[in-house]
Amino acid sequence: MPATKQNHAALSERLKACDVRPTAQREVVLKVILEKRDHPTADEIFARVKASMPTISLATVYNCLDTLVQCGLVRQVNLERAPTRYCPNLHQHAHFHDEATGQIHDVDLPEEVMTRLHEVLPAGFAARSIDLTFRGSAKTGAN
Amino acid sequence: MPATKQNHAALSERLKACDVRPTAQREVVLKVILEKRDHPTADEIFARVKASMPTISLATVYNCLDTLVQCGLVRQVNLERAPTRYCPNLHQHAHFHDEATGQIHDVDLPEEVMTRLHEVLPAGFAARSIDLTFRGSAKTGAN
DNA sequence: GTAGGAATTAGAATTATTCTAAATTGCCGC
DNA sequence: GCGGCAATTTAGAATAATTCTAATTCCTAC
Repeated sequence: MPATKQNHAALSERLKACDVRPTAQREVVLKVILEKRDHPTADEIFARVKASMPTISLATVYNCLDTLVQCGLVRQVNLERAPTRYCPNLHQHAHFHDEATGQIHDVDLPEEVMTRLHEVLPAGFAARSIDLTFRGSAKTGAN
Repeated sequence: MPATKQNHAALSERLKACDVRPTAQREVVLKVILEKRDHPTADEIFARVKASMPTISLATVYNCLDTLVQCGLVRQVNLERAPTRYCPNLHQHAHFHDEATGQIHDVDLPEEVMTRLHEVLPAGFAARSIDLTFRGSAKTGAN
């Protein structure tokens, strides 16, 4: 995986590029999300962030996540009504929810499929975004 | 719309066919969902049901909805983390969420598209179900 | 009709998230 | 480098959809 560099300077730059103040909290939250891309919930992110910043509050984690989502550095992933998860994969992609393990996998979406999906809409409907989630089971070791 | 008959006998039959006891509450909840197919939330269903059965409790509405979902007479529709909505359209279909009005429209999915979607999955992944939601705006009067 | 398990009920409990108001911090121009 | 001030953080309270609990009521098989 060609992971983006996650040092202080790089994180700070990414935040500034989005016109948000590069606070220590935002940097750590973003770092944690980039480091372990297992679609964590806010609570999980809170726990991971506390390792390096024990004084951070849950409200701040929520605030930071909102900011990161607003400026497009992170995507929200909602499955059913389970707690919202966060995903640093900004490419167009779908999600596969493994019902056996609870794991979520990213699934690449070819442009041609996206095009075909938009064509499914009746006249008068214009989609700005498409959410696609598969539910099933994966062979262990897949992906 | 070739609406299914919604009298007591018909509703009762549908419930019995699913091996669930045809209680008055279940019949009314199902009737309300079949009558106005605007993807109501549990609260909205509760309000509508109270018109003909003022003594029903919200917990019962939730219980009935769970039962109807279990036996496949009704589908749950979750958009983001908004309150769950309920849909009596059992055919394979996607949803279009009109961000301007909040309305949800059913969108038919050709078999060929479903097939293509399944092919998008990498080896080792098998989807049991697919959730597809469009988000955008519809010309007024569309659908 | 009656027994017994299933369904209903009101209200309390849960849980993810948002709100509030006060304290702190980053950043601009000097 | 420093003061001012808006943006951010914080702890805890508040919210809202849903689930749980335990008691009552209701179907259905006998």
